[in-house]
Amino acid sequence: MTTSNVRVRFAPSPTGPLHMGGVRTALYNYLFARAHGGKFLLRIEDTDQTRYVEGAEDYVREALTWCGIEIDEGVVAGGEFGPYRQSERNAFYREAVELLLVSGHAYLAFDTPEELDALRKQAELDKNVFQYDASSRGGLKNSMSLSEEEVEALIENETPYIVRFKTPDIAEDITFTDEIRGNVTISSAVVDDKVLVKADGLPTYHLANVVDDYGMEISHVIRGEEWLPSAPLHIMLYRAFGWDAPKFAHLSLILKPTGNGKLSKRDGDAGGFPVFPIEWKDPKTGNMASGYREHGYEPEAFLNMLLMLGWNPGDDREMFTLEEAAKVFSLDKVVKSSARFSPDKARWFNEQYLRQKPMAELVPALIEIAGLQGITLDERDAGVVLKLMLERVTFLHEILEAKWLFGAPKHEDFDEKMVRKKWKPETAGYMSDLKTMLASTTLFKADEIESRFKSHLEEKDLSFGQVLLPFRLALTGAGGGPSMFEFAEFLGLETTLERLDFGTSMIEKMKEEQ
RNA sequence: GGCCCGUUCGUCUAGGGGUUAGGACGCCAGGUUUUCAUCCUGGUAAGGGGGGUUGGAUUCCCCUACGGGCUACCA
Repeated sequence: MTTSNVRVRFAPSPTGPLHMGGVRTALYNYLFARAHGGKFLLRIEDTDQTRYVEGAEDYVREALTWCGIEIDEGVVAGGEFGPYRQSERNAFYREAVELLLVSGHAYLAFDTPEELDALRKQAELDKNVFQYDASSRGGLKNSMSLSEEEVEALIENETPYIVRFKTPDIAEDITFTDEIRGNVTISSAVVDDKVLVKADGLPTYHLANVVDDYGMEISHVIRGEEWLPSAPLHIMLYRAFGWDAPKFAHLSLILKPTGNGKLSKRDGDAGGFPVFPIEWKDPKTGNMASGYREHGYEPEAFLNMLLMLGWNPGDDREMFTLEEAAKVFSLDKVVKSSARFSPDKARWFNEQYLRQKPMAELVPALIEIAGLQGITLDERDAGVVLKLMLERVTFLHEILEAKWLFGAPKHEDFDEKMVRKKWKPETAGYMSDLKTMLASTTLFKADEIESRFKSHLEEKDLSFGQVLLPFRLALTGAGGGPSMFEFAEFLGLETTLERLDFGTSMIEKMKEEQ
């Protein structure tokens, strides 16, 4: 399928930052569109003005951009089916709801929220459930129960009213084929007379969603599982309008790494991992919520991790670029059950991507983040540091935590335990001999240092452990790290000797204190 | 409570009526390495329970348990 009429949409509500589950939904939509040569649209569902959050729409776009998910059509991108912000589409909804009113598929309701609330509470007390539907609407204040004159009078008095969908009086089974789950059947009896238009004149999700998906010629609705129970309502709406319904695919949710429930916006920072793609600052409270970008994740790694959380290619591959995934993505390989998010796996993906990145990208990236911490690196040094450190870190910024790379270790930087275990009374003497040997090295290159070091040990009849580890300790303060010969070359002869002196005396002092 | 969806190693998953139930993460062990990592090799570990259907079920059906979702003039 190269040219097709596949059109899918990601339709977030600008009520706050998008969390990783939302990004996954966007990703699957995007991949599905790409796999079928279709279009991926971004629609903003901002029909609830009370929940509108400043900056949320920009956040969504920035997050998608960071991930590399490109929007073919929608807000900002534009397109012939606009506008793509529901708050700007009210004329469409008014027109649509008129159709339903005329055909008797919808009616006006005058009950106040308080009245309905009271009914719900009472029903609960009676161990019942109140549902606004065929069984109850006759006894409530609406255009189905009231006479035409009464209704007109209420409207005349500017009594607030809403529009409700009229579910069938006689229950019928609504069956549809979910592209992921197969046939799903739900009785119309369990869907209530949903509100289509609120008292403020704006549509609810259900109406806007159906009208827009139809109007924007959406072919496949790929959305979260939380919409599965209202899918029959949507089907009934399409029928009431006389429109062909799109195909549906409901994605399972992402669960918390531990414990129960779906991953929520609050799980992140408490659990030590982000739930948001990029950092979010709440405009009201000023609270910050961390993002994968700021944690140092490569966008490719973050996205690959999300991709594999609920989809697989049918074989053992698990590393995919967006382009590769777009070639093989299909809904029938989407897993039905919910997946628990694993921070460990996310880290692993980052390591994989970091290690396969070209130096041409890593060098400037390291120089930039080093600069933010006041560390000046030139290209040569950045390259060497990367070579030394890349396979020892999960995130690029972790390289900067090895402060000994950029300056002599301070007192508090020394690994006390290592010093206690590996620095013997005779060690300072070995270091002094080592210094003499190093000072006489004509070509201060790793290979040269290494071979001279080895013959030096032979000469003195010493082991690697007796000399090399203390050497590392003196220069870095740490018990582990990259090749000391390469590191020494990186420092240069002069700095190496300085650090050796400095470290030796520092450690000797520490030993006295112990 | 009602309705809907789901259930394979600790986690993500493959497969699918006959398999030593495969891979990945994690963890453990060994090897490589001056150390720490990387890398390599190996190991650990799984179809909730009960009924059917079948010559044979992890795979198909039912029940149950458990998990998740929905049940607003929110999306």
